[in-house]
Amino acid sequence: MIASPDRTPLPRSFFDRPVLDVAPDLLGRILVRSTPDGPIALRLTEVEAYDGPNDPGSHAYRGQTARNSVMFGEPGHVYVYFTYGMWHCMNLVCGPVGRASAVLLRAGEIIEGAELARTRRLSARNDKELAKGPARLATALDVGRALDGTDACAEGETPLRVLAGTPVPSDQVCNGPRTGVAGEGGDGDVHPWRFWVANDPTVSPYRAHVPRRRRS
DNA sequence: CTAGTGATTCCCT
DNA sequence: GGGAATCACTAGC
Repeated sequence: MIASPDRTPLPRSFFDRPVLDVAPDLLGRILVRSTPDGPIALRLTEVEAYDGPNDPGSHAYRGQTARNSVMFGEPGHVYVYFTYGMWHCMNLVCGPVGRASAVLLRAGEIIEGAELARTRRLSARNDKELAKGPARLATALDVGRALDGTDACAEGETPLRVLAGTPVPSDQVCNGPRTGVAGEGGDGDVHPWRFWVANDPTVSPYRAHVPRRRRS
């Protein structure tokens, strides 16, 4: 039989660890988004690690700016960025303070509040696609820049929280090159810092980085 | 199935 | 100025 998921909130100490320890440990955990219309709960199935100023793929690589300042703060807070002129993506900041490491939440399975997620993801052909991809995940959960800096480990009311859920055994955790990051997936010299649940239908397809040509 | 491209805005150089 | 941690849609095999 399957044990029911643990609804205990993850403490800040969970996030106050090296990002490469936290990222795979987040798979199977439950992200709860409290909206005025009700909660939306998502079981995490795919994440990516970004290791602060030492990582050319990280937004923190060139130091602290107005946009990325949350990454330099306390672990357990949410970093939300706006990208490609249209989309938002969300991360969870990891420890220690000042390292500016974070985990990008790339995909998950909606396990509660799917009817709310569907109203924001009208192009999804089925429920597996509701949060299949980082911008889709943020859209389904109604996460935008307004939630940048939210403390997911706060006491009491908070729009975002992470519950213990059911951790995925390490033999079911896959890893590989990160998606859409320049320099990754080419030949050998990569950061295999994308983690996902083996054979899970909500995991997004891998796409190598594509350099875009200039418009006329 | 894969490959190519337009959308659209913010941030940093 | 120009790229960006993406998505949706199209064409073609």
